[in-house]
Amino acid sequence: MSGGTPGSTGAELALTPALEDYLETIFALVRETGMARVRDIASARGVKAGSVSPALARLADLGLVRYARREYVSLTGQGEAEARRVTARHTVLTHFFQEVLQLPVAVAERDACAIEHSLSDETMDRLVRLFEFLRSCPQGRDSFVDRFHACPLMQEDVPACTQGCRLPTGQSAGPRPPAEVPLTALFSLRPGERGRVARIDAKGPVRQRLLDMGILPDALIELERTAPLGDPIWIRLQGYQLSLRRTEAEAVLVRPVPPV
Amino acid sequence: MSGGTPGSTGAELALTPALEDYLETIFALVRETGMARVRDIASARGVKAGSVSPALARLADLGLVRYARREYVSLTGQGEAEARRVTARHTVLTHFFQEVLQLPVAVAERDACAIEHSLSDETMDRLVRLFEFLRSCPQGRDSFVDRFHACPLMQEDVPACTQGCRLPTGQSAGPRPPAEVPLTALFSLRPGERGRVARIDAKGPVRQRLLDMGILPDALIELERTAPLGDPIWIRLQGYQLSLRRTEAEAVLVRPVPPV
DNA sequence: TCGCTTTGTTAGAGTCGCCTAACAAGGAGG
DNA sequence: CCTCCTTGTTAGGCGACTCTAACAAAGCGA
Repeated sequence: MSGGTPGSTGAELALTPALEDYLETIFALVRETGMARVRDIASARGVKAGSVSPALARLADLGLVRYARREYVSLTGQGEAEARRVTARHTVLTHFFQEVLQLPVAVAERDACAIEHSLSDETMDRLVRLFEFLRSCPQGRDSFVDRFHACPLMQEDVPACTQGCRLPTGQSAGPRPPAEVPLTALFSLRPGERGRVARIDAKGPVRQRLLDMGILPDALIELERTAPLGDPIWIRLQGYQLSLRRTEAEAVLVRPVPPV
Repeated sequence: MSGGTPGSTGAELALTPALEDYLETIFALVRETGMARVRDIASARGVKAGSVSPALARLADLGLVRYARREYVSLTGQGEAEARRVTARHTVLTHFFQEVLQLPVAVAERDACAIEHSLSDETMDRLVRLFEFLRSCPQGRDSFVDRFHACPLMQEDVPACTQGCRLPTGQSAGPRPPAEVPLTALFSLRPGERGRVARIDAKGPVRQRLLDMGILPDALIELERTAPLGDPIWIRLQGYQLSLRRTEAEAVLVRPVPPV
């Protein structure tokens, strides 16, 4: 195996997501229990046994598994390499979701499974670089991940990170003055004025609704007009008009942008 | 529209990825060119016109588009909301790929399209928080993104970030001594010794191959044995045995782990 | 008015992945 | 030996998505 075509990343092999999942499952089963039977593969993947057989036949055709009918399944050298590749992607994504984004294991696993087959090599590579950075740079780990996690933005309930994150770590009053355009509520713009979204001070459904509407950091919003009592306000976003309730609009903090 | 069931994130609507793509495409077409015709939708999505008609019929059934045969297509209120939701996800992902991971536009777009339909709301929310952090915290932006990008790890050719990233920014000799286990080459472990992967000092195909094999940051590796001349070396990773060529093994830097 | 071009629709077929249900192959026990 | 149970295979279907190719509806020019 160590003598095969050097530099091949196995990219010429076009596996469907489902087949990659089967490989990954077999790899994990063999590692954990020593063997992979049709039954175990089916229950691990949450499908019926009847779906597994034809998939194994296809993998055998591709030379990735050894598949003697009615016997345990095992990976060929090429199959193991492919399985390792997929597993590596899964691992990277799971770690990113859990350690950087602080998502619960279940969500991290689910999302990793959902996207591990479709990301490009470049993207995976950059994600790995991010880890190398976070894990190997003493300043890195302590300055970014920890700071991000300590930032009020990550504590669901606390909406007060306007001037930068104060940290237990020293150097809080560094040589760098904030010197930024102050944040104002979207709500307090005048009709015709514009601003870029800087933060969304809401949680749960309201936050989700705002995000779903496309109110994302750095989005350019123009306030069109407000109703007499200021309750529904109309904004323009990406060329489209949108109406917001006051409670929603209050949660949106923007940096005013000078008119054209 | 602003009076409808409050707090609904539209989650009960089960759209297939393809249908979401159609919505997104229509939304963009209407925004950019003022109208959406079957032909334009087809070419924007890279499919034939014959595939578009039935999809539009299904979207019309769901009440998401107005679809008078042989006329321009337009989104209903609900359809526009849904389109905005999908577009928002696309935007967040594209920005993350471009601005944090520094991927070229084409790759960022491709990957965003590929995964925008499958990530959970929680994950998207955390990604947005990451942006809020990076954009709103003066220390944040300057300390993390810039430092990450300036880090030699991000410059393909420079493999020399062993002791932390030196930066043009001040505070390089901070109050925090590295005080870490020094990095050693995987190669210089003795048989039976173990280490955790800290960095991979390779680029291009070699790097990709190592990543594909599951040699990722933080992975636990045990060196099993080396060939007489030290050229192929055998390691154990995740319970599996693996053989590496010397040139590959030299690129892997680990932090030795005390034996059990 | 006739025909041509552009545009959109419909029908038929193919792929992929899953399901259910019927069937086959062994092992264990009476 | 026969039966029951577990396990795996095969066949037939279904839903989602796509394609091609034939067909229909307009607009446009001569």
